[in-house]
Formats: sequence, structure tokens, C-alpha cells
Amino acid sequence: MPQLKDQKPIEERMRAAMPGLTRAERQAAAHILSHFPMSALGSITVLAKAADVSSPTVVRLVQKLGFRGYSDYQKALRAEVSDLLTAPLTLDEGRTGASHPLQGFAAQVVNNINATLTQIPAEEFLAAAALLADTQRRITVMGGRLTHAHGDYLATLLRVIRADVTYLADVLTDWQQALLDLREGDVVVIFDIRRYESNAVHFAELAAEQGAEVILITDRWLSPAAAHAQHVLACAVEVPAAWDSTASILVVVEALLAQVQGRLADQVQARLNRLEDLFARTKVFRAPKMTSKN
Amino acid sequence: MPQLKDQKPIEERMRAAMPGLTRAERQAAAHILSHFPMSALGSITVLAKAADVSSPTVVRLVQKLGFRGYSDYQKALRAEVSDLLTAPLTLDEGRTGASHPLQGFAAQVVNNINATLTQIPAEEFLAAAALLADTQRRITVMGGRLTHAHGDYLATLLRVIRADVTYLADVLTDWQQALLDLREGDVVVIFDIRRYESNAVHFAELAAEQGAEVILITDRWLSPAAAHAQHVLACAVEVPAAWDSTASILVVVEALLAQVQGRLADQVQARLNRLEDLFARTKVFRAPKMTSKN
DNA sequence: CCGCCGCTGTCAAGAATTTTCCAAAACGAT
DNA sequence: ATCGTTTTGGAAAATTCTTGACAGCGGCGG
Repeated sequence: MPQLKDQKPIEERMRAAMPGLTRAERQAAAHILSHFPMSALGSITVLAKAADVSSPTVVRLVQKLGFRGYSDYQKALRAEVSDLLTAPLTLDEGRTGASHPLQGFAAQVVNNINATLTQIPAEEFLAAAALLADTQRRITVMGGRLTHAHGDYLATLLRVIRADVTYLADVLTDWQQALLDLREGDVVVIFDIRRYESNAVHFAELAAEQGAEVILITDRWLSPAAAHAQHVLACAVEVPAAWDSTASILVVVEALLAQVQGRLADQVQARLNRLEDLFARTKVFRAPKMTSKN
Repeated sequence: MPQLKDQKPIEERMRAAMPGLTRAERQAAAHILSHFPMSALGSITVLAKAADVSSPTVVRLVQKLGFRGYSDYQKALRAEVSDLLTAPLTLDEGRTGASHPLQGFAAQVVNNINATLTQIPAEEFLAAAALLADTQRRITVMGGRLTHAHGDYLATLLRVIRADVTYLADVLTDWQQALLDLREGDVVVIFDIRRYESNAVHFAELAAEQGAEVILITDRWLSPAAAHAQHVLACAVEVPAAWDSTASILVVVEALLAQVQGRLADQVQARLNRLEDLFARTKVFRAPKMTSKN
């Protein structure tokens, strides 16, 4: 009776058992399946009422599935749901049934995006965009260990829109150079999420001292660099994984880009055309014809 | 029909309330948050024991959060979890008040994430993750003009998890080098979204010819490199802006990373420890002490 | 048409869980 | 060091949940 390692998803087992069930039991099972896996969460009473059957019927159902009783069933189901939620960490292959492995992760990311919206005041966002759209100001972008790619992305696309954009690799000499060239009114964009890097703080401080406008893109706990930043955009980054998700940061970056692009629309068009042209001409990289079977 | 929520997500509320909590309460809250949202599933007794506090403490905690008691709290949390699992991912407008400038953009990104979920078959995703988690195989990542940053990000974090990861800057000589070193069974990850780059196609072709497993991360219209890829992950990238949003690509990348990390969990821990150690020792960059008010 | 059989819901007892109450412990301040 | 306040966990009380027993209902075969 104590099923040893019935590894099959409960959902599947229930579906398989359907034919051998009685009317009310099937009704209960149908409800459970169509509201999967909500049934794991509530009590049997609530579930029975929702499915419009009696609780003993539910008990008999899960017993037919091989469980000792409702508690036993619920414990198993909870374990499954827990896996689903803590997500990709414990999935093994063959789990193709039911939910998509991306589902849990994606849901959290969306939560993060939501949270990010509430954390960034509209004015802050717009002010940052205005600064980036000001072609009088030069722009320096700096990323950290984890946010290197985001800074790179921002700088790359910002360069498509406007001139005077520098990306600062995380190297000391670049720093000094950049600080040397910094003019009053220039814009410095710093990415820094935990674990925070002292580089970011110091660069922010020095840049601010030289009269630069500092925009800090950080996480919900705020990098210490926030003390030196005029504009702070805090993003939500937690996911149930070994480290954080920076997707919401990218969303903010892209939204900023879209906003800047909107403000500079007319100027951008000409720029894009020129760029296209350049790309066309530079098609030297026609891929050195290594075709024929190497 | 989204029933409007009366409150912010519980997770957020709890985090916000943290400062006003007592030691034991904070301990409980920390446990709940770090195991989110598993706590919704079990009984207060189990939770209290796991957090190493007493059940009354937990009750007081949730009461401070504005719930009547544990049952009330659990009911609310269950509703949230249920949403998380079943509901399609949505942004809840309204909560952010008066059309946030990020709103429209974010909403479209969420749509993209949803669309991406339906476009990537679970098996394809899992197969790709399995390849990346196979430490016998070496990995080469290549990004394009727009996806440079994503490739960089994938490679950077993959290196944290495992050895033998190379990122290929978009330079011809690197290519040749890489192709030269390629062994049968190695894994090549190529990013390519429109406007597609011939580089990607050629590299994919050559890599495939040499017996590499090619994973292609592309957009909904499929890069021509798809012809040479064993695994294609197609992401939705449209947004109402001058160019596409690559946020959904980042989500896929991060989900892949999480999945790989899960498969290599044991090995990763040791690796992480060593990494921490190295970082600590390399703290040469203590930032030239320019503190005292310039 | 009748009786048997199995399904189903009501009910109550037993188990588990949540919550309240209280005393002890920890903390802070004088 | 001592007193008053706050915090904490143990244990009992109240509530809720689960499950087994039982009886009604309906279908099916005779």
C-alpha cells in the first residue's frame, strides 16, 4: 500500500485513472484537473464544495489513486507544486507533461517587472530619459560584474540614436581616462546590483564631484552608490534560482531607449540611414567562403 | 476576469514590514521570504519549526502584516500562488497609478514573454539545458550585433557554473580559432535576431559540419541559421518602438542558466566557493581611497 | 415490479491545526 | 544591579479538518 516511488505526476495519474472512476468521483477529478494545481492548496472541504461533491467522495477518489487519504495526497501534491515553484532547480527530463519548465521562472520575472513599475517613480524615469536624450551632454555608461552586459547593451543602442556615448569596461585605466574627460553636465549611467561593487560607488562619487549627472540603475536594496546619484532607478530582481534575474533591468533599459528614441525621433532617422549605409558598405565580412565542405 | 487585488503582493508587504519587526519575527519572515512561496503550502507548525521560532511568533508576524491570523494570511497567499501558477502572466495596471511611462512598454514585454512560452516547446528547452549542463562538452557562445550583450551574459554566468565556456566576440579571427578547436559533440550557442547576420548562418553551418551541437536563439521569424541548428529557441521580440525588445531573450537565457545550475547544483557549490575566495583575494581594486571630501 | 448492489451524501467522532493566554526570558534604562 | 517593558515560547482552548460509519437513492437484472 505505501507506494514507494510513484514518480509520475499526479495530474497524469489522475487522468489515467479517470475511466475507472464513478460519476461523482470523475466530477471531482475533472474539477481538480481543470483547476490544477489549485486543489493542492485548499482543504478537502473547500475542494469538495467547489466540485459540488461531498468530501468523502474526494477521499475515495484519492484512495483509488493509491494514496492513504487526503492528507497523504495533499502532501505529495504539495511537493510537486513546490518543485514547480522553486522551478527549474529540480526538474529532470521526462517531465514534459503539464507545465512548461519556463513557466515558473517567467512568472517570477513578470512579477519583477510589476514590482519594478511600482518602484520607479514616473518622474524619475522621465528625468533620466530626458538626460539621455540631451545631445548636449556626453554619456558614459558603466556596468559591473553582473550588469556588464546591460551597460554594453545600453551603450550600443544609445550609440545608434545619438553621439557621444562611451561604455566603460570595468578597468581602472578606463576610469581615470573617463573621469579626466568628464565635463560638468555630462551624464554617467552606472549599473550596480548586489553584490555591490566598490568600483561603482567610487566612480559615482568622483563623477558627481566633477559635476556629472549620475543615473544609477540598481536593485531593490539600492547600491551604496545611490548616495551620489541624482536619479535612481530601482529594479526588482529576485527569482527562485541560485541568483537574481536581471530581466527587469533590461526592460528598464529598453524602455529608456525607446523613450530617448521618441524624443530624438527626427534626428535619429537621418542617423539610422547613415548607419544602414555604413553597414552595407562594410559588408567586407562576407564570410570568407569556407563553404565547400571544408 | 482579473479580480482586482486589494493589496500589494504579500512578498513585497513582508519585505516592507521587515524594519518594524522584532528579532524572532524577522527570523520567521526571512525564512518565509527565502523559501518563497513554499510557506503557503504547509501548516503553521511546520513553518514555525523550519524557521526555528514558535507558532505564536508567526501568527504575530502575519498579524503585523495586516492579516487576521494565519488562516487569513494563508488564504491570501494561496490565491497569489494560484495566480502565479495558472493565470497567464499579466501586468496589473492600475496599481501603478496614472499611466506610468514604462507601462505600455512593460505590457508588451510581458506579452512577448507569454508568446515566447508558447513558442518554445518544453522538450526543446530542456534538451538545450541538458546540453549546456553536460560538462563533457565544451561550449562556445556567439552573439550578433544586437545580441552581443546576451551572449556575453550567458557566457559570463555559464562560466560561474561550469568550465569550458568561450564567448566569441564578433571578430573573424576569433571564429577561425574557435572552429579550429571545435570538437565533435561540443555545443555552440548562437544568437541571431533580425536583421539577421550572415556571420551567424555561416558559423552555424561550419560548426554543424564539424559535429557540434548547435543551439540557436532567435526571434519568431527564425534566423536562416536555423537550418543548421539542432535546437531552436524562438523568442517573441516585437514592441511598439523603433526596434525590437530582447527582454524575452534574456528571460530564456536566464531560465536556461537556472536550469543548468539546477542540474549541476552539487558541482556548482564548490565552484562558487572557490570563486568567492578568488574575488576576495583579488580585491586589489580597493578603489584608491579618495574618500575624504576630495 | 421487486430486490440487490453499489454509489453518494450526511453526520459525528477523532485528529490536527490555529489561536489565545500566560509566564518566563530578554532587553533597556535608570 | 534593579525595575519596567517588550518579546518569546509553551500549553491549553477553540476552531477546523479528515475520515469512517451509515442510510438513502438510483440503476440493473431477474
